[in-house]
Amino acid sequence: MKPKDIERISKALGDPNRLRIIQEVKKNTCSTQCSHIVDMLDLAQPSVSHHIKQLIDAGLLIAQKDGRNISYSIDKEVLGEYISFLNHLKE
Amino acid sequence: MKPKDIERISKALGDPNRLRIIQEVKKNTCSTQCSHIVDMLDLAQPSVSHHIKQLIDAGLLIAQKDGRNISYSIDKEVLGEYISFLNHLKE
DNA sequence: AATATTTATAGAAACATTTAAATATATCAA
DNA sequence: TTGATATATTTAAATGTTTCTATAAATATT
Repeated sequence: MKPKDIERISKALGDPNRLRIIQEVKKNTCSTQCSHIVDMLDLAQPSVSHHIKQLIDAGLLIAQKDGRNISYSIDKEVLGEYISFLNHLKE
Repeated sequence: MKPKDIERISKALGDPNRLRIIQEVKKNTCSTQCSHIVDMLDLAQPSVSHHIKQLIDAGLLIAQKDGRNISYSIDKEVLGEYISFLNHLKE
């Protein structure tokens, strides 16, 4: 995992709305849809779409398309590599 | 650890210069000084001071004053709590 | 086919972050 | 005490992020 990846992931996690999104995705394993997140957050739909895109670009979320819906899940491998980097800093 | 703390730590880690700073502090355990970091990074001294402040405000770095020098070390407890939060997301 | 639903993109305004120059503060050394 | 060194603060410009409105694209429903 390159410094640029670490930076992108950290940045993705550095916003309260994106933190709520990723926590919601964790809660409803593999079944959280964009429309559900729009309801949850006090944000317009395009803003939510933009936040989700950043989480996906960082590699933290995986999107699975099903018709016109999209479900999201956490990429545990990417998250695990990020945690490894941090653990390395701690030793 | 509150959402705001997670956000602040993530933000602090979401910059290439601050990542280099924290990695340098990790390398030279407890002995990295500000002037050394100014030499290392291609940044003016006030910019480095500002970045270090953000790492300190996030709780990631501990500053220890010794005369006119300041040495930095990583707060492993804070880093550990941040890692715990991430591990919780992964399970 | 026409309409509704879900998500994405483009463009612009508001806001936040990064950076440097100038300056201040604190401490050391002569 | 004067001058040098290390770090911090202030201010302002440049840049980046967040958010919205408007609109587009893709898919479902009737």
